[in-house]
Amino acid sequence: MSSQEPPRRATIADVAREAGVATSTASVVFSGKAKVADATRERVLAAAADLGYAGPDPRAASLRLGRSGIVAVVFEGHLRNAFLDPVTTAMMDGLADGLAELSAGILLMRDEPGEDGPGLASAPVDAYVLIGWSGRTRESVEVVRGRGLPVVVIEGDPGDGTIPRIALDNADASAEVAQHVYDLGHRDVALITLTLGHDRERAPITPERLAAATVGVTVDRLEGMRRVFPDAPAISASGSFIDEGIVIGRMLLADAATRPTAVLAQSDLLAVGVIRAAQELGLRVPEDVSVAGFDGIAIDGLGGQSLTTTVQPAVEKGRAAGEQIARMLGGEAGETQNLTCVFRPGTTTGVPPR
Amino acid sequence: MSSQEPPRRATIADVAREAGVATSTASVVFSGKAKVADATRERVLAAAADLGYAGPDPRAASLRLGRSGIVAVVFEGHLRNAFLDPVTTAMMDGLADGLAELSAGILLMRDEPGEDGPGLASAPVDAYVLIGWSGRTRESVEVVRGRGLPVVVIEGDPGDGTIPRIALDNADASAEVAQHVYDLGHRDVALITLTLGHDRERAPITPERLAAATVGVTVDRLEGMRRVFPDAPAISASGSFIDEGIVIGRMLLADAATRPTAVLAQSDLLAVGVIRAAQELGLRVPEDVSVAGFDGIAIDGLGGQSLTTTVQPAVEKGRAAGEQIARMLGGEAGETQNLTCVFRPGTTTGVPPR
DNA sequence: TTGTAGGCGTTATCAC
DNA sequence: GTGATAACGCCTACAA
Repeated sequence: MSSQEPPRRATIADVAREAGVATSTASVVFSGKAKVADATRERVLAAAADLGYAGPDPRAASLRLGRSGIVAVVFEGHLRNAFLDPVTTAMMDGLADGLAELSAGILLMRDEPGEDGPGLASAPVDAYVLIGWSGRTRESVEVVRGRGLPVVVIEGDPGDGTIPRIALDNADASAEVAQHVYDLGHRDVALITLTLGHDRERAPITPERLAAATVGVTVDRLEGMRRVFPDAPAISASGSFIDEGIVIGRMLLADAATRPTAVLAQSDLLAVGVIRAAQELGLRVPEDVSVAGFDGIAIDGLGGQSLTTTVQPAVEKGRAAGEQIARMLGGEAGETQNLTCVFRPGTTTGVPPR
Repeated sequence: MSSQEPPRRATIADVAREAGVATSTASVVFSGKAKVADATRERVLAAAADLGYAGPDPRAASLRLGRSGIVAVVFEGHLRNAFLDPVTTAMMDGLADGLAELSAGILLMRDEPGEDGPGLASAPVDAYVLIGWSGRTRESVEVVRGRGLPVVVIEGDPGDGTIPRIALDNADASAEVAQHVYDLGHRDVALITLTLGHDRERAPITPERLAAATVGVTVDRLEGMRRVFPDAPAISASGSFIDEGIVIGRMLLADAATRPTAVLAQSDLLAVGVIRAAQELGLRVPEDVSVAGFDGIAIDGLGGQSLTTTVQPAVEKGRAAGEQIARMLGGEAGETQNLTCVFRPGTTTGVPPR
């Protein structure tokens, strides 16, 4: 008595037929968008159960409705960063919050320069949040704008001014940290920056490299630092990791003759690495060398010390983006938000050694 | 000369008409699935540019193709956990990896018991990964299975055995840690578990509560611990955080008369919290009290100590799930994977005080 | 290589 | 309260 396995899943039309009602009626039973007689509803539900119908196909619904309930969050490079960098995870946390009222899902996407695959434009999403620390974002912006969907850029360069963005006072905040160190008396300072561009090269920063830099955050923070220390040598890190800070810290601190009295890093992770390197070399912080960071993330492992840094509103950044997306999907215009960092003096900076 | 703003976006049919070709031709130009004369392609592209057509609408394409290129990752409770818990972030990292070959996007979703909103079933996805530490997952499984899409469960109870799952040897690994502590001579041991159920209650574990527990991981790890210490008192944490460990640590260690000689925690974060609490109370670890954890995540801030724990393959868990999804989308059957933890002795456990 | 036609599964509109 | 019908925008046999 066994028949062929049904070749396709039941559709709402099948359910309607089985229940002896119109498809529109069956549809309404599932969407609840109109009143249906109890008896009718029962029959439809029974038919659905019978046929193993699990409710409307979201793909069809999203075509019909023009909405998918999904917001894309676009990272450049590997998605690892989305989960491994504490500033980013905090931001995502805030974004999830800001998006909560939409009960929209968050689609993680990457925008890798090399690949041409399906790409950003092929995802059925209702809006885009571009997380961009690089000029790459500019290009993505064009791709995405063409779709006519809401876009918000977090710390990226949106090209023209028509796209709302969530920005940070990177330059000012960096200058404030630098000024603190200057005021302590330091004049011989080394700077460690985030990556300059997609190459992620660890190398001294030259005017040429700086001119070719594509990561706005890095450039802005460096600009702030150089307001106070115009001639300080700078080196770009290959990424924001403690280990990278250790490597660069060793380079900077190993030779007593060329050792700076203070190191300013563009991230807390790098700063912590430098402190580790100093400890390795038997140097005391801040007696022998002062170290300051940027971000204000919670870092354990400083042995009771607190890092001098500036605290960026990472969670707030995400929440603000989410809120703007929600506004734009509601038909209002999105607004650019300028968020500010708060300087937080710690115990890792002090007067320079005599 | 200004005309009304066009009421709707251009479609591929508009482009085809404008270019003077058939829609199928225009479609092929964008999909690249067939050869098109260069001249024709040019004309189509020009027409598209003219009309501001940014390529096929993914919503329509996914209906037509039956695929959206999206894999849903379902968490129970707040998405915060996806970003703030180190074990989970590592797992997500692995998942992104395992899914990379599909070049599928990852849709973060939550499955909150309370809410009935759009819900899991309303997302246009091709497959589901259920991250479940609770019995809640069981229910989600049913919802999702009805869709007839591939499903993989990570550390959850899949109900019947037909769903591939990624599992850990939680009981055995816990027993191994416990045995290590037993072998050191400890007999007076306190246990700290993860949450027992959705209530997230911090409270002593009674047989009744244990019987009602829904989080399989917690139950399994406790079972392993009790193989070695059948009568050890246990308390459930409200979550896996350092701060929670501190709170519970204070409770357990404050009174010298009732203080255990060792504390076994079901997560490293809880264990670190206990160590902090011990330090606060002026107790030395491991001289006055031994502490062990579970997970093997990298934790700074132990002041040079290394936590005795068991290392779970968090990244591998995610990667395995991604690979199974990829297989299933390829038409093959998914397979359950049993992963194992590796015991890692550290310096936070030692012989009990006399 | 290009054109035609049908349908993917749903929901909104509008009569009844 | 219920039913018929027309899109939503695209892709892909199939025919020319």
